[in-house]
Amino acid sequence: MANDFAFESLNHAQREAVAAQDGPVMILAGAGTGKTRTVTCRIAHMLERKVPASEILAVTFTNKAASEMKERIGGMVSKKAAAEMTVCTFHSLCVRLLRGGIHKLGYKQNFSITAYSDQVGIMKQLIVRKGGTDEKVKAETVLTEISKAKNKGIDVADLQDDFFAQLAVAYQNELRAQNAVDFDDLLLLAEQVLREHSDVRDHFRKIYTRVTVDEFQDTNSLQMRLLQQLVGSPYHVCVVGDDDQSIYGWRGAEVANILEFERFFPNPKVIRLEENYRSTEAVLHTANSLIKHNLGRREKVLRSTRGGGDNIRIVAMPGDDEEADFIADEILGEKTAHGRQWEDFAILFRTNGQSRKLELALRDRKIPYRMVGAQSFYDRREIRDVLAYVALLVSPDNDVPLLRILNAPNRGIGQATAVLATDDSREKGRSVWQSLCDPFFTSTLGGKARGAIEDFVALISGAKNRIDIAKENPADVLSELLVEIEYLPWIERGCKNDSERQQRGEAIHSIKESLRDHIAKGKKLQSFLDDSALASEREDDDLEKKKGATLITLHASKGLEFPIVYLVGLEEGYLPHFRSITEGTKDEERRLLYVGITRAQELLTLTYCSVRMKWGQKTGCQPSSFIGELDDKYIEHTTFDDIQNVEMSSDDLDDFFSSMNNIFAEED
DNA sequence: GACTAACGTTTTTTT
DNA sequence: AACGTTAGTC
Repeated sequence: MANDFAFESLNHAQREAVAAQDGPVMILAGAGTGKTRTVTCRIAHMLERKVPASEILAVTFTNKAASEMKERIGGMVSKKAAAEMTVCTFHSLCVRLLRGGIHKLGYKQNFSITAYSDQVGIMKQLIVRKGGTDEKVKAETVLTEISKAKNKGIDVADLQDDFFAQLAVAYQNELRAQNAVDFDDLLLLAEQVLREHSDVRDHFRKIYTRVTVDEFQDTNSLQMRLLQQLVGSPYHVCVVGDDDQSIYGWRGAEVANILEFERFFPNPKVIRLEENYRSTEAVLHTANSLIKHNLGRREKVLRSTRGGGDNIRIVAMPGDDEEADFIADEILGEKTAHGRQWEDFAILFRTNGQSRKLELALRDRKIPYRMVGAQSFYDRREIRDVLAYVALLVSPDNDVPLLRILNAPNRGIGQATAVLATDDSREKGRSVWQSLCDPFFTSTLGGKARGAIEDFVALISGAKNRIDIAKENPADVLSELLVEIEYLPWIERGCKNDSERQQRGEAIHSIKESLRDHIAKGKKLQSFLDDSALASEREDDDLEKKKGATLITLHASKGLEFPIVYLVGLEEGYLPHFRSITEGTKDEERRLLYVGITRAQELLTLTYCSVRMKWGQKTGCQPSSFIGELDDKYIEHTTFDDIQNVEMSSDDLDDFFSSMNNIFAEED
């Protein structure tokens, strides 16, 4: 059997988890305890026990996690079995479910998924229309409140703030009129279909008899309710997570789901994975001593299998400039002195704003680096525009994408005309597209605008006919459409410099190519839009492919590991963040630091500054209160000056090394 | 309708 | 410091 070897390499608790196949199971997997290996072994074991692969469902939070799990499982079981399994995110599971059953809730089958930037666009319009501009209500804030309500199971009409509730109702109506749903609706409606329609529920319970949920500490209460609908008696459900790594509470994640799991599924088998294969004893002891300060957790102590290790350094810095220079210099020194790879180093920070100085310091020394996270590919303007054109080719009656590109590139249909068209469509109860097509409406406009609209209508319907009637390849039609409207030159004109010009050009090329791939696989335009709405990263440029030291936020670092970790800005107000103190979520900040510490395999350095630039102004800082909570058994306190003085003697050597390095770096 | 200048804002992030 | 938004001008 393929996974005999894998099973033998598991420890006792991991084997127990693999063997516990029936009924509810909760695997509490501490950081670095071989969670993924255990889960994939457990799934492989299901197949050995003759569970049909098609009945196995594994749910993750991100597309990345889903594809990683698919890959890991693929390496253990037959190709056929791996292909028959369902490994996907909560949201894509719901899309599948709703494409089959949303008509039961009065939506049309071809509903579209509203991307976040479009949600913001809709909300901004509504705020203007409802006269909230002078009350300085932010669209994002309203959307956050709506999202929280939906995930808690509260009707959006019952939002605390009256104005918010009004906006929320108008927002839902708007989506409904567009036959569109947002991300939360996917879960909300899927749960509703399952709950209200026993035939659908039974159908899905028969299809998926074995359900696994990864990163369970990140589930919110809506996802929990969905899971309850999905899994019926005898509850062959396995959840995997670590309450100590729950860092998405601000996004609605309920640690209670993991803390009170037995409330949702009866008599679960609880298995703790506590043997850590990642970090040294020094790192783990320090991490354990910190997390102990949180109350109301599932007690868990990480045990090192590697032992010993170098002490953890806590370095006091005069300011953030010195902090950045110190780390960059050390990375350079370590690389040469101990033959490290750039990929061995990671610098972790609380807020994205802290990365700038670190980036500059690395760039000065020609140290290659990769920024993880930053801007999501699908949120880029040019991508949203191109996708809007694709959406129009599917259905021009969709107002959101229509309004988005109505004057992008500029074609003489300005804001004033757009408002007239929107008003007309609302009065007559039709889509904006229908208004634009109506000669009675266009005749009320000036000649210039009328001509522009006629050209636009001809452009879109012409392209749509080529796809629908002439059955041409949509990818070709799109490419030619973009050439015709001179989209690329228009975008390039708006760029500040060559590198931006190149990046945007590449992005456009890349989205066109992925449409071509999608069509080549025989899939529909609609599913291309679904995938794009649910994806955040471009598939082809994985983190692993980019070389260099890693710059990453603490949040984004979860699940990753690095031999050498620098964790910067351990200052009161940053970590814990100001906001957490007022909101009473200091525990979550402690978990955030815990996540950061447990990323380190060998060497860990924590730094804090006396002065930090904040919004272009120097601000004084106090050391984080978390520093005092760390047990000092493996801790060494030093200062920037101490280290500089020690190194003074070997300065000449350092200079030699860094110039050597510059020579090497330039060769790249 | 398009362009420029002053203005205000700034945790974490996925789907 | 740097970004996006908005108001004012041509």
